[in-house]
Amino acid sequence: MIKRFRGEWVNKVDGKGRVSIPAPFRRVLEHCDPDWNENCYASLVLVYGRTGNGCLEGYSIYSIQEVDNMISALPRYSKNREILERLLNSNSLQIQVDENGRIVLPSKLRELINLEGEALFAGMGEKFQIWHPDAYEVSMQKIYELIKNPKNEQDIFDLLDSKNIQKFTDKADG
Amino acid sequence: MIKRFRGEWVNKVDGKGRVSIPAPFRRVLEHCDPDWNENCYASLVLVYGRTGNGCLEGYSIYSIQEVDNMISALPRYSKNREILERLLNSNSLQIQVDENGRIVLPSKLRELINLEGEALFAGMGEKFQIWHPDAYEVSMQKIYELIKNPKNEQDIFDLLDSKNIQKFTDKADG
DNA sequence: TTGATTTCCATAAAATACCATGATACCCAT
DNA sequence: ATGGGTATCATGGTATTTTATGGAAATCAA
Repeated sequence: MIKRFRGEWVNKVDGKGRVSIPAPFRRVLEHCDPDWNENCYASLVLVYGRTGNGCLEGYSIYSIQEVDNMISALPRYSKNREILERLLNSNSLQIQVDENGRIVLPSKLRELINLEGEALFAGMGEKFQIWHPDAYEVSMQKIYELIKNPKNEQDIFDLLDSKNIQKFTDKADG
Repeated sequence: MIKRFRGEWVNKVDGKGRVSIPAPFRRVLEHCDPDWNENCYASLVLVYGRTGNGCLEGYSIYSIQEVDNMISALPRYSKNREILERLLNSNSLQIQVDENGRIVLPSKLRELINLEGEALFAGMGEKFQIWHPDAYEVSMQKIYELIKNPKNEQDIFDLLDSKNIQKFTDKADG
């Protein structure tokens, strides 16, 4: 049972915007879609409200529900809630994988991240990202550059030590 | 009941990248995979995001879930969480042992650690590592060299004295 | 009609499942 | 302690399925 998006995959984007979802990602989407069964195809939600990063984000139905629930927990008419609704609800669409395992990326979304010819899919645990391959490479190099410094690497992986979680949370907030 | 990966093993890697998981490691993987039973084969997660070390890392499902849960506990859209997701989710693959006890190492992963012909498996307790045999030899020699100095050896094994654990943790942070 | 979108079909390549074998380790009765 | 039988292991080869991807037909909108 596969529950997290893992790995990096490059697939072709054709003139109509069709692109294959990597097969391992489809397994996650199927498993995390409460309405899925062997007779139909999995659904997912594409969020384009965070393209400041340079990428689109794909969520399983289960995963986007967790995000939606966190939004719903905010005061109903608060300014901040409406901003989050714009970025994560307005700027998103729910789509279904087709019989060949593909989706169609509307040209508007492709243009947002300068996608043409090829798309890189990066598993991010509870979601995945879609990048122009070159842009992804740049963002990955930044991370490798950062952790080349042993002190930084130690700090990052310290986050996975339960003794340090409180300390980190304080730091991130401060 | 075997819970920790132990020992060193060298197995052949064929042209397709197929390599046998050492049988004792399979017992650990089976025992630590919540979905495993006699009718199926164990799964594992290969992480290649820490290949600065020169090796791949194999985790049991139970063991990787501990890591994943700590990642998921971090603030959802925080910079640090996304870095960890890149290194441990994007740069990883979930795979299943086949009926002969083998896995396929994709060529991309083999190239990352210059694997060809033979792979060395080193048990590391809660995970195991896959090395080019020569590179492993070098890394092992460095350790032997370090502890040849009795002071270093003493410092290292002092870590296993519970009275010293706090002291060490402080040092690592400072 | 025309342009755009969606469904359906076809195919090559890649990934996976299946089968076979020699070698080694293990068990058990004598 | 010995030896024969059995199961397991590592490994090679082959067959089958899945995947990614291109193109054509069908549906829809204006």
